[in-house]
Amino acid sequence: MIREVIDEVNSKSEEEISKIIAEKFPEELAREKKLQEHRLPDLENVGEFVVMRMAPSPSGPLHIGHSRMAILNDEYVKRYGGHLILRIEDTNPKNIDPESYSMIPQDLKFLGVNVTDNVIQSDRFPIYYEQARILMENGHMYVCSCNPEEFRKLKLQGEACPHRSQKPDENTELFRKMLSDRKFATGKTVVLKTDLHHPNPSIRDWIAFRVLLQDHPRTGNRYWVYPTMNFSVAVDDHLLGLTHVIRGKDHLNNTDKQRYIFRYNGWKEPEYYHYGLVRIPDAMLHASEMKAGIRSGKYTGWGDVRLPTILALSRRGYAPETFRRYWVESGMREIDSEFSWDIFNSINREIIDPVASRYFFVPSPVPISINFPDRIVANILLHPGKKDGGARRYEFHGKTTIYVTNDDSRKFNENEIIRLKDLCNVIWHGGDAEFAGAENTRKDVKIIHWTPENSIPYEVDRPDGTVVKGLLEPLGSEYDGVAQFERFGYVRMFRGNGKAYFLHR
RNA sequence: GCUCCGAUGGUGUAGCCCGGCCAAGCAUACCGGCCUUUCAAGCCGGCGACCCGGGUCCAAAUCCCGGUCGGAGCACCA
Repeated sequence: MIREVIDEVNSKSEEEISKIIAEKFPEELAREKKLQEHRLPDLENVGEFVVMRMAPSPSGPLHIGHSRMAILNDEYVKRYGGHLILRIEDTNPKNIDPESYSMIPQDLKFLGVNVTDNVIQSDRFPIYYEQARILMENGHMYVCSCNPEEFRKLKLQGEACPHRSQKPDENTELFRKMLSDRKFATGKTVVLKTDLHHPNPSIRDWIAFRVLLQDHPRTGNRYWVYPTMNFSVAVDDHLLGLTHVIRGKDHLNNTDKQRYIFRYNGWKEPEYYHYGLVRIPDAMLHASEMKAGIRSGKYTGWGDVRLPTILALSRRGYAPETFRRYWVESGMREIDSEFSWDIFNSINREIIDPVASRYFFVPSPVPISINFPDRIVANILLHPGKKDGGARRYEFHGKTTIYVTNDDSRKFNENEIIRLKDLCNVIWHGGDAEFAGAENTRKDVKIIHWTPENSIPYEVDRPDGTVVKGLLEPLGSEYDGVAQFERFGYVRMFRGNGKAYFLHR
């Protein structure tokens, strides 16, 4: 019976089916097509609220890549309510730039990320030690004094190191001595027992604490037994009550490692999500490299417009909302992808265009002499979409000089009429511009922009490191904010400093 | 090599879990047109994709198997 109906339906053409539906089930057609919006998928197992975290290492300020994890976490906490913890992971003193402790919160603030709690791991050594003791007492950890090569070799072969069989009492005693005696501790590690036959060697008995004799910017020489990231992360994720963890898929293996600690302690695991890696073209993302460049004077600082830091990007005029929309649109799937400056810029343009004042900036200026027979006034809107939004006003009379770009001037043909935007027409004769009326009569002429005689020298720094020199119309000098230099692109101007940063076209 | 992921137009994505509203939507880029005293914005139109091969099924982008390609990890970094 069912079979017959199916066969019957399948035997009909699309049109026939549509017709039948239209006749018998009109309400089906009325159903609207799903509104296309970019919305992040819902999280699994959400209770009353969520607790999420961002866990950057303090090796420098945040850059465009970091903004993804910040936005994603923030979006979900905003959706479900709850806590968003900023946890600074500074358990490797070799990899710390002290400035980061204050720069990271500033970057997050700029991005509009609402941090509700702050945690710094270097405040929590006693907690990690205590958790280690518990695991040791339950036989899940041991103190190891193998040298690195030895330990590695055994691991690779899936064999136990001689210390693995130590009794819990021996381990806790050794650990106690490690904590109180630097010298004794040196060369020893604390290892978490996992599975010596785990197919992935890195997951077999992994190191949870190592001894580093280097001073820590925050704790000095008070501690020398440092937890590794996988240990402190697992402990903190539990103790801080994390319900959902979102991070890059480069942490996939780390998640497996951390799960052992949850299992041993009978802790409830958070829901894990791993988003794919993003390649960001034309961006130098390594904090150490940036830092070296700053030290050597190659870059002016973390806010150098050639860098992809949040600081630099904000100085160039990117809106916080741009980051948010871009990453929400990118979603949270595990596929790797390539960052698109085109799309990023287009989102930004949509946000800033309505509020960007227009100015004339003439790169590589060429002077042109014009004789105005009558007084003429240029009244140029600050924004073409806002008739009441104010205007720039310039007056001309008699013989005067104006400037146009070198590029434009080279394209003039003999006897051609050129429109100087919002000012007048000129006719090009033997290298001179002759006034040809102020009325806007012809539509099919070239329209170019210009600046008046008293324009000011001005520069635009581009993110590729090049500098464009030119002239800015005088009324632009006091502007502060994102502007559009007509026919040039959007820039971020700063009041009275004689230069702007290029944003995008 | 081993372990684990993944594969939709040039790019970013929606759809995949729960097969039929998908001859695949949106955005961006590009091309054309309109509008415009900016090469911006806006409006209209166009181009363009389910990695390959099998299987299951009345029906596969969606489920299964194999292949190919790509990525991540294989640290006393985070």
